[in-house]
Amino acid sequence: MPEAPNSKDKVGMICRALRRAIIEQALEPGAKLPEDSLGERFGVSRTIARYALGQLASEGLVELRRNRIAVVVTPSWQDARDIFDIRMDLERLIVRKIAGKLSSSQIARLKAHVEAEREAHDGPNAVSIRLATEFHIMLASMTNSPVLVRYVSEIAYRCCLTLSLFSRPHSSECGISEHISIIEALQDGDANKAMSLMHSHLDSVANRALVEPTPARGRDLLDVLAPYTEEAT
Amino acid sequence: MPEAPNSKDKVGMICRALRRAIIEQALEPGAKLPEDSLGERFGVSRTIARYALGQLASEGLVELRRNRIAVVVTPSWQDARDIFDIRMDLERLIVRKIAGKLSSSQIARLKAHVEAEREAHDGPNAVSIRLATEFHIMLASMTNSPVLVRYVSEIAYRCCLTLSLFSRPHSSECGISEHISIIEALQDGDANKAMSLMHSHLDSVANRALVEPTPARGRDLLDVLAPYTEEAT
DNA sequence: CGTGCCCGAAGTGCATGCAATCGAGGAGAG
DNA sequence: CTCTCCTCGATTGCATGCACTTCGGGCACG
Repeated sequence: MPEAPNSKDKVGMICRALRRAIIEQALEPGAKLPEDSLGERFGVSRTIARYALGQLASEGLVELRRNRIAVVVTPSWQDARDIFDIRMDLERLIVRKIAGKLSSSQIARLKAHVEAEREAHDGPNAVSIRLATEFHIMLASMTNSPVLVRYVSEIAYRCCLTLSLFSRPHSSECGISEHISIIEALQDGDANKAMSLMHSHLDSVANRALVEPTPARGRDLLDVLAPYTEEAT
Repeated sequence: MPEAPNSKDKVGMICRALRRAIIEQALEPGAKLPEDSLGERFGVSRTIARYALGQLASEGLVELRRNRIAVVVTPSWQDARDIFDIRMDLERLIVRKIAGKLSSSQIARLKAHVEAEREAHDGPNAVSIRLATEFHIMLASMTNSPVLVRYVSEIAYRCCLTLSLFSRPHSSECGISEHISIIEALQDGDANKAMSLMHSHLDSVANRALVEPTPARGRDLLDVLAPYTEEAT
């Protein structure tokens, strides 16, 4: 566990809070994160806020620019592709590792989580996204491999960022039923089925999200103008 | 690029230096890293040293204990297994991505690197290990996927730690010829061959390294005693 | 000779202060 | 009216200071 889990750790508190804000899209890509404001908001000094930002930066969630205000990262389309690629591999590895090895209480916890997802389905979209993400992290944590948990967490968070950037009408994309199928395959110990289910699950999420750079509505004014830019002759 | 590459970044300097010291086994697992000493050594204040340690901790290279001196992590045998598992997957992903897509200058750089490995083969073992590790990182960087680079770097560094812990007579394990075969397969665009070569390459490294916890000579007295610990009735 | 306690030294946790840097907005020239 | 330059507030970069915690050794005691 790279990051202190104990509750009296100020830095950990801030990181968790910010991660959650990002995952629920309360903080959109590009949002500014001044050290003072953060410190004030969380009742700590700038030193601590700064440190927390450093941690988040190392997770690829915020971007630190020298002498400039830190911002929530704005993943490029290429970044998004890469991240989904790796996610695919890692999550396949996860299901391969845990298929047929889950205790009944673990299965129960997974099912309870999916139930929570279903209940939240009509609620605010942000909550749905968070729960769907947490499902995958929960899966990862059942491998008992801290490294896997860390990487999948990071990647899942960054996928949320991507989602909030590229897939506007995030049409309740959670795929709750897919989560259920995966649980069942895992319970049956059918690793191959679980892997292919996970594969198609992620694939559908990715495809719904990554609909090509949607030339208009490009992030940056410069990007938008790029195609129109022709040198005067 | 999660960590500032520009040379005037104090934190980056410290991190790079420490990573290198770890990879070359100048800093063994368990080595203490007091903030003051680090600060003094690098000509910065404790604040910066502390920040750097935080970054290294997020990479899983050092362990931060509250109110205690930070130390270089001592991976457990289980950690080592997990890490090699993930490494296997990620490196297979890498060769799949770059097989047949390398420019001739990239191939040349790879070959030059292996040549350097061969030259260093008789030199200090630490250098061999570093070069072998850098070869894999170089491969990763050719995917142009910052995330992959980051993860493989982290994992490769941690493998070095593991090596220095479990494989005592690190018998010039570099496997230079295997690196060459991999390059050739990549050049030919034979993704499958490259993947299986990489697989067996890593497998042999892992097997040479992970020779089971060698029950005697257990790291910690507490670990040795653990199986004998039964609560009094 | 082994065991438990206590205290000084060492080290961390965190806030604050000051210098350096960035950038937004206004003044002035064209 | 527009463009450029310059200044000042906002913000970061970093060192230092102080309180608190832990460590390790000496001393009394069994």
